[in-house]
Amino acid sequence: MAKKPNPIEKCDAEVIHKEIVNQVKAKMPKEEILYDLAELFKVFGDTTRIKILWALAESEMCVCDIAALLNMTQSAISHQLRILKQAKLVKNRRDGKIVYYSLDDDHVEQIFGQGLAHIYEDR
Amino acid sequence: MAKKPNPIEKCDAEVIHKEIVNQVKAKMPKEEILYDLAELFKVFGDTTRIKILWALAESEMCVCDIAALLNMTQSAISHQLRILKQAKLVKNRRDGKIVYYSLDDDHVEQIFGQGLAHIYEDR
DNA sequence: TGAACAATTGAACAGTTGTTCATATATTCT
DNA sequence: AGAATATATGAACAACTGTTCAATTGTTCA
Repeated sequence: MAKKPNPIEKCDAEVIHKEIVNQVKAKMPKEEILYDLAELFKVFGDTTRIKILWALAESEMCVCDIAALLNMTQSAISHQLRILKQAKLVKNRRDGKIVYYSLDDDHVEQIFGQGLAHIYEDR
Repeated sequence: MAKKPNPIEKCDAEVIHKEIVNQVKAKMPKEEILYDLAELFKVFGDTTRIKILWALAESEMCVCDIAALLNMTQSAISHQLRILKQAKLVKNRRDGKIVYYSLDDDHVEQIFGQGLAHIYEDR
């Protein structure tokens, strides 16, 4: 997590592989893109949020419903929904006192599918 | 992070939506699957690891090369490679003193693709 | 064998994260 | 207006994470 500039250590192999390393470097996406990508996956990297997304893939639900479904407090769910909304993965609409949340992205289910494929591959 | 059983708060809407909630509950994958899925995405949720995977998608590389490429210490890279290997995302082979790492999964690039699609969608 | 190189490992530390608790906001109903 | 319901929010705390540093392992070469 600590983001500090680090000294590189000298390494003989580095000299030998210099050309390949430079080629790879040239093909790497911009720092900003890779950062955003990591931020997105960070959102997926929590069991509670995964469960929420999976539930919303099935049906629109209110905060209170999700809390009951996952057996967690409304507050905890609300905090996580805020993170999901910031990541533009869910959207919401208000109907009276109740706020309904739903998926706001077509890629979520495909990303989950690929993730599952990886998990199931190992056996 | 603290994983404790939490009390549910009472909620009138929950009663109204009970049927839907139960249906969604019935369709949810097993706890274990969702946990593994979150664990996998957690691995993707770090800039350093994303960069390593992206680099290895381009070419096999040794620890020292990756360290030079990302301007980080060999130790830091080695720690991250261990995590990637545990997640079965990379594999390695030793040639003398040098250990070469490469991708060990077909889904990585597709998952990244979907992730990028989501990021680029927002504008 | 010993020196040098490449990589790994464990402990420690700062920074981050998710839940809880208390409180605030928003809406409805009487 | 006040009471009740539904959600949101901020502070605080424990648990977790990524990097650094120091030490270790494994390999090659003189």
